[in-house]
Amino acid sequence: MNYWLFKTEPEECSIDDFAKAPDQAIVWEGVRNYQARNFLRDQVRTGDLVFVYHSSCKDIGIAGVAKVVQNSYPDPSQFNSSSPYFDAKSTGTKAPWVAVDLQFVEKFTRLLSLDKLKQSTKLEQLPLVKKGNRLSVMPVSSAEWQHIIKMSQDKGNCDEARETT
DNA sequence: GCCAACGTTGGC
DNA sequence: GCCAACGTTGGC
Repeated sequence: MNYWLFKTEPEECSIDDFAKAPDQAIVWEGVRNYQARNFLRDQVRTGDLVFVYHSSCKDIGIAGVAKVVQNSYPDPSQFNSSSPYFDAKSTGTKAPWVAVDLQFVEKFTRLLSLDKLKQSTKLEQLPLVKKGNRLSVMPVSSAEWQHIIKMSQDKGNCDEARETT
């Protein structure tokens, strides 16, 4: 089982959209970056857990958790000329983009902000917090996952100063 | 809205 | 295959 972080603009697909339909599989489509695509296609598997990260919005950060319920398959939006993700170069035999299906797991009681993630010395290797990073599907190590979960449950917000054990 | 950082494109 | 120009991402 692997851990991931997926970026989304909440106006498009937020943790609340998952929470509204907790029993439904939600199509995660529109990834149009090769590195992210390769992760989706080759490594993201049913049963993996995913942090849902809200970007390009007022409250930036990790909003909750989803799980993968369907391995990658051709992204239907690449064939849909009315979709913003339409790719005119995609044909039945040459369709570079893939989607996976996700399902709701939990919404954090409070969003874990990018600011807090950046403060944690334990997350320095996470591509998300690196300057200029644009990867929209990225692996999260088991240690990072546990730590982020812990931070999300810390009521008084995570005090990194007390982390020097 | 700005703009730095990045990925992609296309001429050569 | 190089690399300048361009378009996009995404925090601020």
